Amino acid sequence: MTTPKTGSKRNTPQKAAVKHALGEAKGFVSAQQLHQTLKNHGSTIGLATVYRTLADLAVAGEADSLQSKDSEVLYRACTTSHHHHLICRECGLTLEIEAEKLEKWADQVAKERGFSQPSHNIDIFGICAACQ
Amino acid sequence: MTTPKTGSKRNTPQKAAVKHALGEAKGFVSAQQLHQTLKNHGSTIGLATVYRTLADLAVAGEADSLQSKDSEVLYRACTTSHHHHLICRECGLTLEIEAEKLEKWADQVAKERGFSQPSHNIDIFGICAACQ
DNA sequence: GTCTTATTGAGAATGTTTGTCAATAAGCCC
DNA sequence: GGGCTTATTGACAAACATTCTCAATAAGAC
Ligand SMILES: [Zn+2]
Ligand SMILES: [Zn+2]
Ligand SMILES: [Zn+2]
Ligand SMILES: [Zn+2]
Repeated sequence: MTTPKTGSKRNTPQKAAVKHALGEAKGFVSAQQLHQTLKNHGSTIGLATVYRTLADLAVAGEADSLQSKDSEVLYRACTTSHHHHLICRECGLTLEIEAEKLEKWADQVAKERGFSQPSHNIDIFGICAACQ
Repeated sequence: MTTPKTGSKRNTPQKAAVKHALGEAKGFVSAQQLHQTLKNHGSTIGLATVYRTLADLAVAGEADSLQSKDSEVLYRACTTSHHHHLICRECGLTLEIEAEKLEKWADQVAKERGFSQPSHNIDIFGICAACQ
């Protein structure tokens, strides 16, 4: 039996471009927005590729994803592992929040009620100082 | 100046049907699901009407809404005012969670960072005892 | 360079949600 | 009860984000 060669990932300029553009963005951005930005910078990247790359980044833990009010998925480059966000409803400015107590509380609540494999969605919104 | 007659709401069998069907549902359901259920019970209600009624209920605070993973909005009948949910990823079973400390913590975090008009999204997911 | 095959991009297809608009019927006054 | 006003309805058509399809391309290995 030979070692299967399937499942390998390839490095392409498109993926690098998406990664870079996501890093430049200030807050959460949608795939459509990122695609526009890339095209404005001269890239000919396809929309589907942006979607695919962002989804991959989210799975790999290199990006955080979030559902906006108008039914679109927003992405943001993230370095640290597990954390939450404080997001400005006006300008999209995003601050990372860490709360060890909160994590424990959420898992605790799930266990108390007999739920296994706990996970949670926690986001805080508001209007940032600059946007008041 | 006469009392304006605009803006009044009318009670229709369709609204009552949606309200009732939402009350019967065990956990969170989508507008499409609810529409199917209603049709299965013999109703000829239109899909748009289900969407409109659910949106109204959510605004009026009579229903809680939530974004599912597959980009659809889920609704649930709710009685008490502000609370959060513990939701089974398998069967949709939903328990209501109250945590006064949590509310204060979220608002506190926002204020500390200079954010006004704080709000938050907090949901806990897991696999319920029956679904293990 | 050659070969294999993951990846790309253009467009079609999907699925949810919203808009349009003529027809209907709630609430109200008589 | 019989009419009037207009909010509401339902069938259908957009609008919208996202996924799928597939021939063409190019990354990585030898
Ligand atoms: Zn701001
Ligand atoms: Zn957490
Ligand atoms: Zn369950
Ligand atoms: Zn709360």
